[in-house]
Amino acid sequence: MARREDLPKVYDPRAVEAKRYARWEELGYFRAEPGGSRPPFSIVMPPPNVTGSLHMGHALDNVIQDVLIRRRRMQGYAALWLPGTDHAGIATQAVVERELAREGLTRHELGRELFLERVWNWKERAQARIVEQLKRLGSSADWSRERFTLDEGCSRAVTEVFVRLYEEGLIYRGERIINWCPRCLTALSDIEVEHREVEGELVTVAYPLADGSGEIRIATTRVETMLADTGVAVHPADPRYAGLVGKEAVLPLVGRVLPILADEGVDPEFGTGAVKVTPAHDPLDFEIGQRHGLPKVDIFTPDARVSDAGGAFRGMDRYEARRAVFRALEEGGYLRGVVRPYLHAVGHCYRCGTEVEPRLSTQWFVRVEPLARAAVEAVREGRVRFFPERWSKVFFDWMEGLKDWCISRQIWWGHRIPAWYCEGCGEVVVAREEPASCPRCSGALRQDEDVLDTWFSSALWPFSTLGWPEATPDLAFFYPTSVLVTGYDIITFWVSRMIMMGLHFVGDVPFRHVAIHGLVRDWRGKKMSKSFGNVIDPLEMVERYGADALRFTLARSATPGQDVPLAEEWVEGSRNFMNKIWNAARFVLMNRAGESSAEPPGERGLAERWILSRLARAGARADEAYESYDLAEAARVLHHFFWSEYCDWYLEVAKVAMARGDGEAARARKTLLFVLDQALRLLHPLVPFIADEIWTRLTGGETVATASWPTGLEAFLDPVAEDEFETVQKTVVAIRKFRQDHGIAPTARLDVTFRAEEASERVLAEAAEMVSRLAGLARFSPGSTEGRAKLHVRAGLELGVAVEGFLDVGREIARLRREEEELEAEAYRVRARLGQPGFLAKAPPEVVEGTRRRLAEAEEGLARVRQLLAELEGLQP
RNA sequence: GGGCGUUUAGCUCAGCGGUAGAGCGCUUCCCUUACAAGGAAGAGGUCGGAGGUUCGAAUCCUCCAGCGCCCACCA
Repeated sequence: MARREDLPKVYDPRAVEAKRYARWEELGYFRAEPGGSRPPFSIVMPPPNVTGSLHMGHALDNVIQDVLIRRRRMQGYAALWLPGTDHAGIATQAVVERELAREGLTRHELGRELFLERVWNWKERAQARIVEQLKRLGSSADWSRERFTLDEGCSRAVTEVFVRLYEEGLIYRGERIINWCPRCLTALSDIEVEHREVEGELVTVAYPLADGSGEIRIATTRVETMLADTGVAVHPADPRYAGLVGKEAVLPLVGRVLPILADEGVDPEFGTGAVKVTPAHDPLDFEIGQRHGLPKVDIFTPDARVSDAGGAFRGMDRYEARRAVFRALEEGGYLRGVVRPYLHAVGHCYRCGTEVEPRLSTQWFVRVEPLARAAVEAVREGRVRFFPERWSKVFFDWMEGLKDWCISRQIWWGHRIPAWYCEGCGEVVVAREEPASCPRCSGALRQDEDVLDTWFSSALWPFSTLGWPEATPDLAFFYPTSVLVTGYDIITFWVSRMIMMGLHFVGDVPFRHVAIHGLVRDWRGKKMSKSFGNVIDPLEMVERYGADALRFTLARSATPGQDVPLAEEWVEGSRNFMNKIWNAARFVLMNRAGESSAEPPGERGLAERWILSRLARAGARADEAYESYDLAEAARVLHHFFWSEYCDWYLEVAKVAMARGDGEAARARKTLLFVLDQALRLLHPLVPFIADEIWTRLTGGETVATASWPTGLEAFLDPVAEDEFETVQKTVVAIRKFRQDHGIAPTARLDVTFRAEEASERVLAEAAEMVSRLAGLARFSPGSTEGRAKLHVRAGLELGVAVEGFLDVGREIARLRREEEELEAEAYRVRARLGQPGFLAKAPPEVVEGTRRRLAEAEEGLARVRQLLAELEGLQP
């Protein structure tokens, strides 16, 4: 008996999503345990920053991961998706400082302890919000394992790594030129600096020679730093200056005597070929200074104002000082030639956009070169594979010329550097636990005030979250993780460093695959940003259209490695697809007569064989796409299968069978149920909520989330059925088109005969009822087409429509003319190909054969169409 | 200054060596008992340009152009 399914006509995600997610969590489907017979599959979530809430980029990243993990879970893997969040040092601190500023406070007024309390407070709120948002998206992460980069375990891993690297000589403290942000008041690593083109001026300045014999001209874009010059350099092979090397120049405005020296680092082609050397304010000058033992004079304060060392210019910021020094040089008569406008790249802080100041400073560094070698080798050997492969090039390029990594930051929010300084003897102690006193002199110790670069802890994420440095069962089972899913924008920041650290400390790569995705953009390819006003908020989309609709939209656009354009109307389109799935399911469930969806009927008609074969193809293609991280392709394949094949054709055909109420009805129902069941499984990773809602109603099972992934579908492949059904489709479409062309009412039941060669005739005779119903016919039977409007469907198949009064001869002629033109073009193309010299000899036989068949079809069709035209034209007055 | 990506239907994108595809938009018809968030039938591309390889190129190679991105201590 038919079970009455009372489903609303319109799918309502709100009524489904929260309920389903709660149930998944309650039943613990997302928990993964190490050991056992299930093979491991693991993904460690790139931790969102606790600066605020989730944006569309996070949604994309997490949807991709969720799709991958859900499929593996269904395939029987012990599938672990380990979630967490990142403390995001500078960024989070900046957010909280901004909040303080609104209260008229600074972090210094609050003090370190109170300030950190506030940041922790902020973190709790942001983290809760982020987790909530991830859940709304349907993320099937194992929340029992949720981690935070500053939690106890991760912090322990950070300390351990720091201490070990220090002991191995791979971490050191030293005075170097670093990138300094005068606004954030901290050092930055090289990759935290963004280069932007800036309009500057190239100024030529004359430095008088000390012996009064003339002058040497230098070119610079930063005249203000001349206050800190301690030398002048030229290229050793530059003949213009050969006589000056070894002499001395006098620094204008300051009066300091500067040695003129030769150094390979100077480019004789640039400017005048002579440069001022400012070791404290320029990285190249620093190196030249080192090589020649020049003193270093620092003329800036941390916020980039001229310090006391800058004499008359003290107190000015760098830009004021630039103008002032320029004027002073001008007044002193030191300028030569013209001041040239000059476009050049200047470093900016990637967090706040302030121009970075190269600054002499004592910081902690990681010597990355030895670590990098192993990482490059691992990728080269394929132990880590990038998808798409070309992104490995970005990795290699960056790893090549790596300089040491500055890891200390002059902020408070982060992992405090585990180094202590003796106030008595100056000893530096690096230790896992705070030492009671100086091991050398027993003096009092003071801990380093600085914290570590956020990316330092991020680099350890794949193993710190699994319990390292303990040898935990999680680490043994789930490491290396299976795949890292992330955007191409952090390959250098993060991916490469994880590989280095994983190899060094765990002895194996952190992940076998890196699935790279692009950045989410708006519909015209523009970056989403608040100032553009083109931001689409994921939560808003979820509320308006449902999580599945958003997920499907993102997946469908996410071609591997390419940017992902997004527009609200596309989410709407996906919502429509969800509604389609819902209503198809509603139909299937309403018509069910107690059958199970577990298997297809043993006895199958043409349509059954066709849809099962199409299912098998869709399954295979989706699988292949999923395996190569091409979610866009998987989504497209499944969308097409479900909508254009299952709904548009099979469902309509099944109605015909069900109307008969005999054995055909039962096998149609069984097929509908089975294919729906399989399709829902294939779709579940992409659209988990609706798939689960329907699947549980369909099967009575607990959840599709842990149901088995479809396998063995290839047994249903049936090329003969596909070909025969195509004949049916073409026939139906030809009649519908005829009806449309002649404006025949949809309600008019036509009488159609067909004449076909044997194979097609058999197929159509069997499918007569199907065709009648789909094309709205009163009768569809084999027989003569004489005296009827003749439709050419394909070679050897012609239909005759009884037209009675309503055939418009003029229109029919026009229709046939179009057909004639198309066939002519086709015949021409194919004949041209066959006539190409060498084609017959060199093309593969099956291609030649196919081409000949096409020509035969086209010619036959053309002959027939022309004949019909002649007949009709005879009818015209 | 290097490098990468991209250029295919009005829009956003697939296809990457053998008959040009999808979604959205557009046109016409239809509220047919799963769905009007729908159904049916259509219109619409010399696949950025120029060479080359090949029997055959949107697809491979070279060059050029436009757009976008990444890297870079020529001050």
